[in-house]
Amino acid sequence: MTAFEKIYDVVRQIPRGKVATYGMIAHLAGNPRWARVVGYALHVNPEPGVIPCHRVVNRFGGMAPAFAFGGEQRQRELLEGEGVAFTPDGNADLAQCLWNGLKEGELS
DNA sequence: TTAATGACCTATC
DNA sequence: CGATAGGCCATTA
Repeated sequence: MTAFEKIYDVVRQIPRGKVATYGMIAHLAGNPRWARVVGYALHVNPEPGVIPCHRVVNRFGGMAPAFAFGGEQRQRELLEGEGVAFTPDGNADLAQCLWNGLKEGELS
């Protein structure tokens, strides 16, 4: 079991209409310092379509435009299609769509 | 096994 | 306030 597997598992649990930050995923994966490793894991993205890379963003709600899966514009469309709100800055609205770390229905 | 890379984050000048 | 440098951890060659 590599760290990637844990990261993929966490990213896969991100509910539709929500977004998670690298730091958060790293924390949920088990290590708060895996922020870079998370980016690397998504970079290889061994299971496209299963791992929602577009739901993973940095703390600003955006990501590297040149290394994005299909372009920053593409990501915005995907997130909007899932119901994610966006800010005038062109980033995901972390204030409303930031994943709290719990799955839909895991609420007490 | 050693060295190099990386979709990050934080602190400092 | 804006930009730069460094540090962290795991994976790959």
